[in-house]
Amino acid sequence: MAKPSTLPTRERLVMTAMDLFSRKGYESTSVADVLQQAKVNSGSLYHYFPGKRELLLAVLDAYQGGIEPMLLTPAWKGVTDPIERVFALLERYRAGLAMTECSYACPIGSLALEIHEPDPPVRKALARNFEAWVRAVEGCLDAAGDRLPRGTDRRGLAEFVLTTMEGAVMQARTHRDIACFDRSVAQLRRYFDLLEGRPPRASRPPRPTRKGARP
Amino acid sequence: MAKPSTLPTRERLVMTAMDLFSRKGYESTSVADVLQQAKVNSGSLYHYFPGKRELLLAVLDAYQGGIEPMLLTPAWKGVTDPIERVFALLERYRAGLAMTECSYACPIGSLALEIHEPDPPVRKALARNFEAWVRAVEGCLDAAGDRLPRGTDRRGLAEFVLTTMEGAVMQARTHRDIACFDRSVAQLRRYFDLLEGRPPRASRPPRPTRKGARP
DNA sequence: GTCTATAAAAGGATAGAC
DNA sequence: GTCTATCCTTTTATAGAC
Repeated sequence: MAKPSTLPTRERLVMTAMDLFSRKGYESTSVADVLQQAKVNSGSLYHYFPGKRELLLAVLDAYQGGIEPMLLTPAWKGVTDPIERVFALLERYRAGLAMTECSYACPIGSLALEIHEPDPPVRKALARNFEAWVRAVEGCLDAAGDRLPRGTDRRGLAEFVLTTMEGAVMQARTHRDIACFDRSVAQLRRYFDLLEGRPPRASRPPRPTRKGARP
Repeated sequence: MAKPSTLPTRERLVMTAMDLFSRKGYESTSVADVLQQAKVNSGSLYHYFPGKRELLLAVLDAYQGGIEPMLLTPAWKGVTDPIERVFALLERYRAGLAMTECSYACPIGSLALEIHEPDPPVRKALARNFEAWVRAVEGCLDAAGDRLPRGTDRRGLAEFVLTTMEGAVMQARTHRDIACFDRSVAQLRRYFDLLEGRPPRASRPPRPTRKGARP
């Protein structure tokens, strides 16, 4: 996530906007904020982009392009089991929460709920991001072969993994409690175990963790 | 959701803000928007609230107070089976999507991701909303008694229902396709069925529905 | 409690020299 | 492609009469 000032202007703008949109939200980030942090002048930004909205589109494209190299590749390093890969992916989001005292949110999910204008190009760019993510998970499920019951709706199950990630991040962020994230992921795990016909794991309910729990 | 102009000023402001914040988002709604739609003058709003943020707090309190009478009571009318009640609740959100061509979003979830300032009072008001919702579902799970396996983490499972709702609404909204919502809910249903030890339902994957499918 | 008018700042975007 | 200066609109909030 380093964004050395040595990057070409346009990319510096996009990187900076990614950072600010994800930390402050789209509406709450002013063009001036982006300009200042990217150390770029107004004229340059408007040379590359007609306006803030098109900068957003570039940001969404950048996220999509980053899924493989920035998310999947590191998440799956050393993980070969296809179902473990699903949970390794979720683990990356957990790390995002852990590193930020649970103020992290999935940037795509946040934008998906923040953007209220119809604006089909923006909406479609968001949808493409979700779709790429879901397809990656679907690939894992396909690779899991007959470990999942015959006739399993793999696409639906892959979407459900995204659903779980988004909902779990949302609650963990809202409660500022990573145990929320863990509990939802544990439920998803149980679901997978049941689908695979595995016996229950640790049967004890993850105890009602309170924020700074004792060490 | 009728908000007759006959309501007292303060409540008219809160109702109007609920509507606008949910349809346009918090940042994208200006105080002037609220004033205009509520037919209230600037001086009156600032008589009741120090500022927009406190109006938001009032809105969040109103949502919380509305959970029982506006959400649970209608959702559970004529539904007695505790687990069916869980899905009847989800059905209400589906209706929200269906009525709005999938532009609906859970107002609490949207605010939870849109608000990026730390602002603990706002965060806590959001958390209370989630908590009340989760507790209602947890009540259903408790009522389901031994239909769920011994040792089931009912709190975690109730949170997982919220996770599913939020994630499913987010995707349906983004793709403008209610089938997304249905697929995630179908996965949750399958999870419950497995927990209850029921045989699989309709084993056919809900086919990859495309928006306006043929009639 | 409500009204009108207005302040004061921040917002997105543009102009035109270099 | 980049720079500075600036325009115009919207925004939140206040003042003070009624």
